[in-house]
Amino acid sequence: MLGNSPDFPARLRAAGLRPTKQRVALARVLFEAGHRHVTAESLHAEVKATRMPVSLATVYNALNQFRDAGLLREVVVAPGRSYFDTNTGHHHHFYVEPDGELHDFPSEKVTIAGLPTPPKGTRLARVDVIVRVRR
Amino acid sequence: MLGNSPDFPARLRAAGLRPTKQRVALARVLFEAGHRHVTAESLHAEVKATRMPVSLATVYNALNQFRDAGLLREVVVAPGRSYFDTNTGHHHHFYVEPDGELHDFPSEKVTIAGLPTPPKGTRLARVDVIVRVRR
DNA sequence: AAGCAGATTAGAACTGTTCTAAAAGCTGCA
DNA sequence: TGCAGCTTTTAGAACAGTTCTAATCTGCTT
Ligand SMILES: [Mn+2]
Ligand SMILES: [Mn+2]
Ligand SMILES: [Zn+2]
Ligand SMILES: [Zn+2]
Repeated sequence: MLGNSPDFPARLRAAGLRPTKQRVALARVLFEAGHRHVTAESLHAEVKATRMPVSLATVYNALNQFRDAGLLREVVVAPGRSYFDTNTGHHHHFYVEPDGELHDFPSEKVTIAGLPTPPKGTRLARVDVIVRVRR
Repeated sequence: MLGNSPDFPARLRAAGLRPTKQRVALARVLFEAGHRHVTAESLHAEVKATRMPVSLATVYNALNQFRDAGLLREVVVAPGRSYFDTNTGHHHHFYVEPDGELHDFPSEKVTIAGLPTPPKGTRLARVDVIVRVRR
């Protein structure tokens, strides 16, 4: 799969971003395993654990740049904290309320019928379905 | 409609909250017209415009208490800011991206079929559909 | 190797929200 | 009505997540 190539410098260049040490280390953590949902803090902790020095500001910069480049998608499910999602395809989320865990589910199996037409002067951007569950 | 009675002191008492001047003024602004979507800041500005002195802390306290009492529901659609919704029935939202406007649409017309079963050990709490639109 | 645009960084700043602790307001009862 | 005891309000401090600043550093081009 081309889009999943482990050549992170090349993927970053293709996205218009210089493959710096920090960005490559962040991309590795984000994209080398399966799909992930991270927060800035959790990603910062993970990358620091690989002994690559990265500041929190750089993590925020990179997350915003990766999102703007379409490598990540931002998910807002709870007040005060953004999640970043390495799964950029069509899908929806389970949100486990007390713990803050996010789990994907494919949008293929879900049918949403009867959505009203967008308000006058607007065009549809995306439909997010959040299934909130509790333990 | 009993639940829509304009006797705000009585409605607050029924919710287990003392009908103080501030809470009655907030309830009036929130509930006397049709359904509303407010932020703490917008509600604070509106109530102060009625010449009732209220601190922002009291607005936050009241919004959280009203929500806990089931008079309001909290809606999270954008990072860094909570909306409070006077419509506590089943419904979903249009979110107009650049301006931050929220509009209801009834859930009756929308059919969501094929939702996967919640992860092991969890029970369904609510399904939120957010239709994001742009100008 | 030099030059330069772009990236990183520590820390300050900012925004939305909650907390603290003191003052004020209600309520029930003498 | 007066008072006690609890609840509520409040200003401002504190806090959490995020962005900004401006100095330093790095990676790419020549
Ligand atoms: Mn952002
Ligand atoms: Mn809250
Ligand atoms: Zn996801
Ligand atoms: Zn609504």
